[in-house]
Amino acid sequence: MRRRQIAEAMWRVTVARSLEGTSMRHVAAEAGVSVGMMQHYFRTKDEMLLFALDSMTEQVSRRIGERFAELADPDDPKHQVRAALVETLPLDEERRLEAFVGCAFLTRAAVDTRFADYLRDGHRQGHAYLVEQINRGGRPCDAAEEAHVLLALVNGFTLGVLAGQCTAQQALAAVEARLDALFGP
Amino acid sequence: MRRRQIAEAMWRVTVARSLEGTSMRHVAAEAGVSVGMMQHYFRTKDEMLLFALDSMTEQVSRRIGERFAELADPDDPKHQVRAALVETLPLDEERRLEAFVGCAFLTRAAVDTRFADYLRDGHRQGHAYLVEQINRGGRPCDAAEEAHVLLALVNGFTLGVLAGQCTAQQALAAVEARLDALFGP
DNA sequence: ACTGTTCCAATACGTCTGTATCGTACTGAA
DNA sequence: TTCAGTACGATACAGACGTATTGGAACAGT
Repeated sequence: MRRRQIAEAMWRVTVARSLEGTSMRHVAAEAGVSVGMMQHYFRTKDEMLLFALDSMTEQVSRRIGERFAELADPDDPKHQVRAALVETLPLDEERRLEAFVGCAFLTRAAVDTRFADYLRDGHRQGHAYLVEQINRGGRPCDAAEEAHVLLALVNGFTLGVLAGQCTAQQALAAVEARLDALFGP
Repeated sequence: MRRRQIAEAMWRVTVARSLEGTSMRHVAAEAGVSVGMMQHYFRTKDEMLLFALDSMTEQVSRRIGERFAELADPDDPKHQVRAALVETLPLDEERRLEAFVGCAFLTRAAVDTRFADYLRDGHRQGHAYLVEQINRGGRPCDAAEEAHVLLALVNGFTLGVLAGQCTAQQALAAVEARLDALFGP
């Protein structure tokens, strides 16, 4: 699919030049296509950006589903949550790219309500899922608040790792420590 | 000071239009001055951006110092840390503006090493300060790791509040819960 | 009074942006 | 074979961008 090919080029350009440096011409050059072709598949730049974001969240959630299927006990809440959260941390080069693009869109969301709405939806779903799992297998606590803490922790550490302020291993250790506190060791 | 006046205009423009929308002409219009005058005080745009960032971090740390002076027990580590962290959360409109501008620069740092170096320095100082306070008044723990957790928590919740994913009160409650866990209630 | 410097406004220049437009292959149906 | 529609490439266009240039007040030093 051409749209997907363009979206992946957009990710790479965003990593190299950040969102503000991501122009139509740069994406087209990175994808090895003409600007005219991009206009054929995306009527406007925003349409392309939103597709690139959507395409990426889809890729991440598909991968999380794969991890779920690989679990020894697919119904264990702690291992499910662990698999889901770890899959979003920038632990290798591929996930680092995804995290970077995600952060770029997140800051964009602070200004542009269209992106904010999209990300808010995703956040809500993630939060609801975490609440469900915490209630199912966690120690007694305020599941809604703990879910927010988990998400903030993952986002904060992702940012920290990307900015070179701490290592991915530190992030992983902190998230796992929090999971131990929630679900038991 | 003219430079300060321009910097404050730059903050407002960044909040309204994000960093990519922050042009010389817009900042000049917001500050009520001519582009030529801005060029007189800042030879290039990057010079202006770096001054605006520096000026803002200075403002925040000055305000943190004021909070320290207002503490009943200025030497209590927990209340000091609490004051410092709370002062960076987007709890009111002024701090929301600062947090917003900080996030904008954070994405810039992903591409431009000058901004990355500046922010990394600030993070290192904040981390060192937290480690010191945790060691001084906290329960026995890995102070370095706990400091990273605190910073990630503040950053993650700041982002979440700005993107409309959770409320400032939730962020505050989570940070205070973490402080209770670290220092005792 | 002359001169140099600082402060600032106006404007011009070249580049980059998103997008509109035009032209041209190719495809499948009638 | 004709024709409509799709899938592009090439180019044009208007505007915004950062910055260089120019020129003129205001002021200081001599």
